[in-house]
Amino acid sequence: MAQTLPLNQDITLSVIKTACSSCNLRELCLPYGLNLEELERLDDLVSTRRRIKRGDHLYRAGEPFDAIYAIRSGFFKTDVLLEDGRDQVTGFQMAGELLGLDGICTEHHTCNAIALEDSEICSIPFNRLESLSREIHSLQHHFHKVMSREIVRDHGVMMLLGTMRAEERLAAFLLNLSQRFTARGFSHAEFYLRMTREEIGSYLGLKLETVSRAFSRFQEEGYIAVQQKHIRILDVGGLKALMNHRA
Amino acid sequence: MAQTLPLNQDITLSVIKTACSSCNLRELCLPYGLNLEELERLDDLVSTRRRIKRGDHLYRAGEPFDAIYAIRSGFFKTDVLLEDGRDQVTGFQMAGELLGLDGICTEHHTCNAIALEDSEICSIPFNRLESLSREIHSLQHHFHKVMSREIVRDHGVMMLLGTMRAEERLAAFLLNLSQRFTARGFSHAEFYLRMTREEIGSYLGLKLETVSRAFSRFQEEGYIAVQQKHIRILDVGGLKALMNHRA
DNA sequence: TTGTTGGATTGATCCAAGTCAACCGTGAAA
DNA sequence: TTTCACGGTTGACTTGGATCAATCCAACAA
Repeated sequence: MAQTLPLNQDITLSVIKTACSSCNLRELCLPYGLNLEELERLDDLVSTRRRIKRGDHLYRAGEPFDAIYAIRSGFFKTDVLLEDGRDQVTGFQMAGELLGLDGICTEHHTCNAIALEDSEICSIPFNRLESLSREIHSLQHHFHKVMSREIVRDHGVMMLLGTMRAEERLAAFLLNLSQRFTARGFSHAEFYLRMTREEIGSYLGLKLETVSRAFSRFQEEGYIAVQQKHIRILDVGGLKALMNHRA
Repeated sequence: MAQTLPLNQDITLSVIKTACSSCNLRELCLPYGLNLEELERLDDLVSTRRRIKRGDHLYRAGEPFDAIYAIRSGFFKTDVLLEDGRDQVTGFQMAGELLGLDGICTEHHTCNAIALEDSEICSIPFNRLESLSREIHSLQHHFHKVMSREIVRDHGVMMLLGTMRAEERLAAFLLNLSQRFTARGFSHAEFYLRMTREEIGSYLGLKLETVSRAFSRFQEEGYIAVQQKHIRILDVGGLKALMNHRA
């Protein structure tokens, strides 16, 4: 079975026979807005599906780029590494989101993508995506929107890193996760974090101790209940208020 | 003349008759990699050119999006605004760079683009760009690269904001400007900053006083010579070293 | 020539977050 | 069952950059 094969670079011919046309993520993912016939053409293209085990790399910085990846299930982080050893998590990605867009410009991946839980991805050869999107207007347009959305998301993170204080950053982070879980039909108020305090800190430009203290503060204030990675949001309004007041 | 007309939203029929095919920025800008015939088709599309005076908006957050803009000459900043009044500069753009990519995903601009000096831009209607790039493969591919490059750039800024200390950020900023001026045929060692200390600070997640102090430090160390907005880089190596050492 | 104004510099002080360190809890391995 | 390891929490202390404030400087208008 796919899970037991040596992983990472090996293209494990997958037993998952899901197609875009029957995928329940199609409204979130690349197929958004396509009609049935177009969906089937996209299915042809997205032939390879692969399992990535928790902790394994989907790709590494520097590897040649030739496909983008849609997350079918699971949870990923991406990070960039500086020469001097410093690194930073640039994002957390969940089902229906795309990975690998950063590789287009240099034809090499510029970050690492690592599974934070056992995951399944759909591999989309980029040159074939380009040729199909020359034929299917709505696919082309949606792909542009997805890239643009990534740019806007990054601007949001820049804002967060540049102007917010520690507790605001964490509040923004939790609200963002909550909202994305909601969009996937999960509870908006209760979820498991897939990442460590250190990874959250890296993403938010904070040290893990600061993240931990902020969680404790939120709990004291009654905004959330934390038990390790299990989070329950008790007072969305409280978290939001925390972000908007220029304290 | 175009300069004296009321600005901003008015589409000032331009006297600039430059076409992509004769533009000396074509190797940096969208036309990169196109052959002559393709260039001419792009010319048709990029019909409107406009002057934007220093301090004026090219577009504002919230306005409907229908075109992207290539900077023909001049210098811009983009910034995003939070409800509570905080804002952050998300980038500085110079000749040959594109503005407006953030607007694709929502069909509304998500940031403000403001000229930092009198500038000229080429307006590229987005739906026509999409249809032309369905016909011209290399245009399509290059456009994807440009969007991807923007994502990678943003990751770099996230890195900077998340892991670097004040002086490292400023060093990185100066080196980046220097490198972009070089790519445009200007001196890598001597240039005028178009933005204030406050705008630099906003971009780098620092207060203007901190930026100013860092400039003074760099001068004391002999890395640069600063006089107001005029910068001379005296020791590139020194600046680079400053960035790489986990001090 | 003299204000005036906006940006830049510099100094003194403060505080949010980093650092260092001890300790706890949970789950896996022995 | 104990041990170990890793992630998380908490406390004490330090510090880099923010804040507050004075002053400087260049460009421009009166």
